[in-house]
Amino acid sequence: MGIAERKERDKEELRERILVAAKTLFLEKGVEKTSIRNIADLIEYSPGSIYHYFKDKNEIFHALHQGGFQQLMGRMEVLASVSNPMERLKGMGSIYVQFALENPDMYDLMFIKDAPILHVSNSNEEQWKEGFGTFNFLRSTIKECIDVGHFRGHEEEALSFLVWSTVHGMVSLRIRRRCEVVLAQRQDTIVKDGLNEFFSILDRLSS
Amino acid sequence: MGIAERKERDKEELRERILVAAKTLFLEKGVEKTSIRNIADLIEYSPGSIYHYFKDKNEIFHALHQGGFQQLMGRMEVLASVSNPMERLKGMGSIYVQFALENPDMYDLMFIKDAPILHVSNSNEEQWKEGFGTFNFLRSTIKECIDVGHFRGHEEEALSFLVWSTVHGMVSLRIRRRCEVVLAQRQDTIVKDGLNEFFSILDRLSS
DNA sequence: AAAAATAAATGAACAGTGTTCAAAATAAAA
DNA sequence: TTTTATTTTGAACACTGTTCATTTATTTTT
Repeated sequence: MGIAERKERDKEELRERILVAAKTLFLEKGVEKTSIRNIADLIEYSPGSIYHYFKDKNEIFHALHQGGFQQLMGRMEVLASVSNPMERLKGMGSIYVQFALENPDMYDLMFIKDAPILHVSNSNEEQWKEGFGTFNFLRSTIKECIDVGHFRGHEEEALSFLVWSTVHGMVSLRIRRRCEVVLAQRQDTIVKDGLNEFFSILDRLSS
Repeated sequence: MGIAERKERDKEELRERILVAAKTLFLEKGVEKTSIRNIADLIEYSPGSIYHYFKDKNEIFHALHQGGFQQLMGRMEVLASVSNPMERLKGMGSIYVQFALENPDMYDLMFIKDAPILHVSNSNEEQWKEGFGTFNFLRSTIKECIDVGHFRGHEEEALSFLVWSTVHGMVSLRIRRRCEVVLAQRQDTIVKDGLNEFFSILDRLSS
């Protein structure tokens, strides 16, 4: 009875094709301008078919969203070998910013857009597990820093949120084009410069 | 020949009525779910009329966007009497965060959403004058801090961007519902707590 | 092999969107 | 009053996400 299995595979394959088509169009034109009909056209199926594989448009983009977190987590893996928590923290910042600037549309979907997950279901904790994973990595690194004697007087959770907010703030202002207000000649480097300022501040807080 | 003037007034009045209706609906349902037809219904005009007063939907929301900057700038005015630049800087942070949390939809329109201005015209500097104003206020305050001897080793422009990014990061993560990853019992206070951590860091950099 | 049952794909239909524009209604000027 | 100018209209266009009865394709049973 390998037929049921093959059918399952076929179904999974088409699901994947929808996802690939959606990602292609999304990276070309953004979420809003990617319509179900566009996706259907690209895979040469009718619009209605899509709904046999995904509940709605949000579910499609939530799937891409999850893929983005895996990408980001993958990039962080090189830091496993960095034993100095302070160095690891700065490495995380660099990788995070680099990921955001290299994949602005994906970053936008993951951290800026109205979260697709909110529309898919009443967001229970399960659904946020990707986000939990990355934030926990940051939190545990900062905890290590504190345990080693850095950031005296600061508190783990709030500081973790603050650090995340700082890098998110910089890249999201850039991605959503709010950097026009900084000096014209600085606009291309302002995120990098800001990050360096941040690192030098973190160093000052080390003792 | 007061007729031309009266007509001018009438036109301006209807323009204002459109704006009021747009703002009402926008604060109720958000930009995307506020349609031209909704606005037209509310002021009891046909949809087509709107286009005699605004080029397109973006122009309407850019007008509201400008109003938001005036509001924010207005709140900042109380700081004119704060002579200590360090205190003024922290005051700006508090006011900024408070404004964002009290007017999340307006903040979203001003700093998070795809800038309406980008679609209205090829954004020249003129159009960003509201943004320039607020950022210049931050920059000049930080310059004062540096002149007085704070933030030694840091550079005005990049540090200004970093400070802005930090507060923007916190409130935008909150507004776009990315705080689910922090400890459940901390979610309501995390922005306030993060801001306090930030202030304590700024204090450490004072000397 | 033919018939019945199951599964998958279709495309028209619905209610909505921003925007345009010829025509109609209104107001002002001659 | 007639002519000119302005303002308002609402139908039409080309889209959108989503649903669902109907058709097509495949698998199972007879």
